[in-house]
Amino acid sequence: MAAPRLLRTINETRVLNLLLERGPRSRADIARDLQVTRSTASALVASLVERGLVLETEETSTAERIGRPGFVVKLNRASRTYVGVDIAVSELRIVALDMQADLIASLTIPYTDPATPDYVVGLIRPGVEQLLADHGLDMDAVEALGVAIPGLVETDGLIVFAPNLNWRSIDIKAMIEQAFDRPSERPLHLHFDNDANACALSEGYDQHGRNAGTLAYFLMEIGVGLGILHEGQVFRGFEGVAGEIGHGRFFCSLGDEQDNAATPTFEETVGREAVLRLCRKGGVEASSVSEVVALAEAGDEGARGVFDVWARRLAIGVANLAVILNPSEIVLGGKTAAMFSIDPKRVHDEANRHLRFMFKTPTIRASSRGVLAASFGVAYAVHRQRFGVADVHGLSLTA
Amino acid sequence: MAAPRLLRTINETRVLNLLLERGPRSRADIARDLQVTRSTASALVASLVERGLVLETEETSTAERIGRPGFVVKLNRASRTYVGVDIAVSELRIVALDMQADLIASLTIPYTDPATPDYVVGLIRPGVEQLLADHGLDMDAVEALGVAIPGLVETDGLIVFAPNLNWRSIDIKAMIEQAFDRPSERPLHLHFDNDANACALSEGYDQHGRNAGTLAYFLMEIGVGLGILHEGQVFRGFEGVAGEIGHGRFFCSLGDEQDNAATPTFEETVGREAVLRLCRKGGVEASSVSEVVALAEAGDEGARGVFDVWARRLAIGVANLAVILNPSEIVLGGKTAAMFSIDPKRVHDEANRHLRFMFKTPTIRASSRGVLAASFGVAYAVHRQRFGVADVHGLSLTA
DNA sequence: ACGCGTTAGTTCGGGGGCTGTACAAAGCAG
DNA sequence: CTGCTTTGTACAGCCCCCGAACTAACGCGT
Repeated sequence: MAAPRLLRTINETRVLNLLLERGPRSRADIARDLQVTRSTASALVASLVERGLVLETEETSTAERIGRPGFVVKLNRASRTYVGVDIAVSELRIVALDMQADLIASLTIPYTDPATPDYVVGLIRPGVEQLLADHGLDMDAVEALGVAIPGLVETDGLIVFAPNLNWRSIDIKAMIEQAFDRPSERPLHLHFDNDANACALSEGYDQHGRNAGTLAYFLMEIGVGLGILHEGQVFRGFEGVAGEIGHGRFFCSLGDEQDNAATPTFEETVGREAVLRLCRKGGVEASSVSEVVALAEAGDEGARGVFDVWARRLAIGVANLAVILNPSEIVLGGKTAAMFSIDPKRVHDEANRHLRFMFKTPTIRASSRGVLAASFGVAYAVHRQRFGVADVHGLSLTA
Repeated sequence: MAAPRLLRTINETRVLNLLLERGPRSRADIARDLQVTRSTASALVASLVERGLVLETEETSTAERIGRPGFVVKLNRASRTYVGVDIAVSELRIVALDMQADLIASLTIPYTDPATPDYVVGLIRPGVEQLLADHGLDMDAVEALGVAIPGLVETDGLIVFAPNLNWRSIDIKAMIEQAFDRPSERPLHLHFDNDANACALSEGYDQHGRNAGTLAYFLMEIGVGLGILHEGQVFRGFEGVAGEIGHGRFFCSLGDEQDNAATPTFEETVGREAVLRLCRKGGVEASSVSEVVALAEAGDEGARGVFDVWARRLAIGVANLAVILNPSEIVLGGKTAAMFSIDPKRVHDEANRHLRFMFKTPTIRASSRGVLAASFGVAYAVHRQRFGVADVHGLSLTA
């Protein structure tokens, strides 16, 4: 069989996506939007109502149309909860989204012990349960959980290497499955992703719709990670190692004798250590990026000079990325990215000097979700996965 | 309606794709492979046979299986023809593919007049007709035509700017439609793409199957273009300008005073002019890339030195691309890429010096289709488009 | 107030298309 | 030759969409 009820599944999913992306509406509107008859739209809504995913309201459609108004149906936001967990270097960040992918709760748990896999994974289930309990949510409504990892992780849950946690070859999926021990009839769907990819997804989230453009997210903490979104999908490359722009070399010498493998990488020129090194060199008394930002904003000349060099270097990386990927937006997130806010226009101008040949240069902006970007993004990823008709006998339907 | 016969269309397409990707087989095999019943497989084959797309053979399945052997069915290769046209700077290159995307004919037409849009487009229909006639093919079997352009072109046929042809804002789709004036019942489906993207697609073509990896194609002629393939799809970026790595700046200075917008671009360091400049500087008597290659292969020390510098520079671009995209393969094509063949290992080694942190570095190799890469790629693109159930009411099925 | 046109939602018959069972045909093994 | 296995077809059953018909609800003009 081509899936027991393939056509039905496709059409129900189309209804859900329509309500998600374009808002509540009447059955007749659904019929028009999906190009099905009103009878079919009614039948689809009826079975979704029966499954509890959709609610019929008393409200009639407000449209200024002639004729009998319809009864508006909408997503039952409380019927499903999607959880995202970001395993950061010093704390666990958990968010819960409702069926509309709206943020309903978040919780941050600092590590009090060394961040071993067992310790950190042990925090997840209690943390999720506490978060849900605090907001009157039920664990039963959680059908999927996403996990963001600061390192190389396969989407099915094998952490290959997470340098800042010093984790290697950890089968985190098995650990989490064991912690939650769900019955196999109603499994907890798990998804794993790199933190920069998750951050990129969090920005791609756009008014309950899919962002169809191309977006790049620089996650600047100690190092520099990069998440790439193309047509709403994460660009992973071969083996999922795409986005290692931190290892790019943009400061090579044209001289024949120079050993360019010894030239500094992008990360070594704009990462946290590079900023602090510039401070020491310029006599700026700062031991963290936020201090540099505070000094620069207070008008400190030295800190301002550090920013200028940093901005010029960053702009080269941004421009090189822009010529290769042509993203519509480049988003800067992470603690070191706070430097950007000192003078956004400066970074823009520097980058644009390298992009004069382009018709439209990308906009460069700060992350809109701050510290929760990764956990939100990975929760959003599972939300989207569960909403599409994924993988029906090899057919990849995402409507 | 969700397409008049959506399920049927999906399943017929699945049969066609199965026969394309995994070869001829019996109805019973089809049923197993597609997870449908034998009755359904029979019905699907029957309607495809009726439409002339599939042939039933006398041959029984050779499998060493017990029981009654089945009758093998296969694609009717001659039933459809897909044409690709590459508008190069000095000549038109045309290829024809059969229903299996196998190359059946090609033709190159040098321009004898200045390459104005009218002149060049005027060559297309006669060229295609001659090519088909020479190989006993019928224009009626051509259902789609793809066109590759050396410049920025929208996939629906507006050439924004093609610098080496000096074409701007040309609605080439309208011109070609007019030249072929097909009846609207049986339109000629047209597709347009950048030449580097088309080249990338030609390499992604892999044994009648979709190449699911990530591949980057450097098209090195006068400048350097780049085509990116991700999961078998062309990566276009926002506004289709992705792949302008030629404008990347990898030779910047860390010094605070330097104006990096004045540093040479990647194209200016490894493009044709750069090679010739290195020759002049090194006292190598060569006025074309092929002469440099010939000299180097004949053991000329100076030419060898030019190659060394070129290889070192190219490796930096290759490595920077590799860290951002993590492609499984990087393919070098175009006339200037002939330099690569002087010593492929050298380029590999140079690039890998920058990629020591990676588990698996990409393989770097020369283009496998030479001068026909772009025309083949764009023909392959239309073949794939016509084979999938594309865009059924917003459902994007590619199975 | 009252019809009338228009739109919403439901009901029901029709048909396309997949499933599952049944059966004849065609090979192989003993 | 007999039994076993597999192939391809036929037919009944069911799912699900469509289209037509019908009732309900609202605005507007008279």
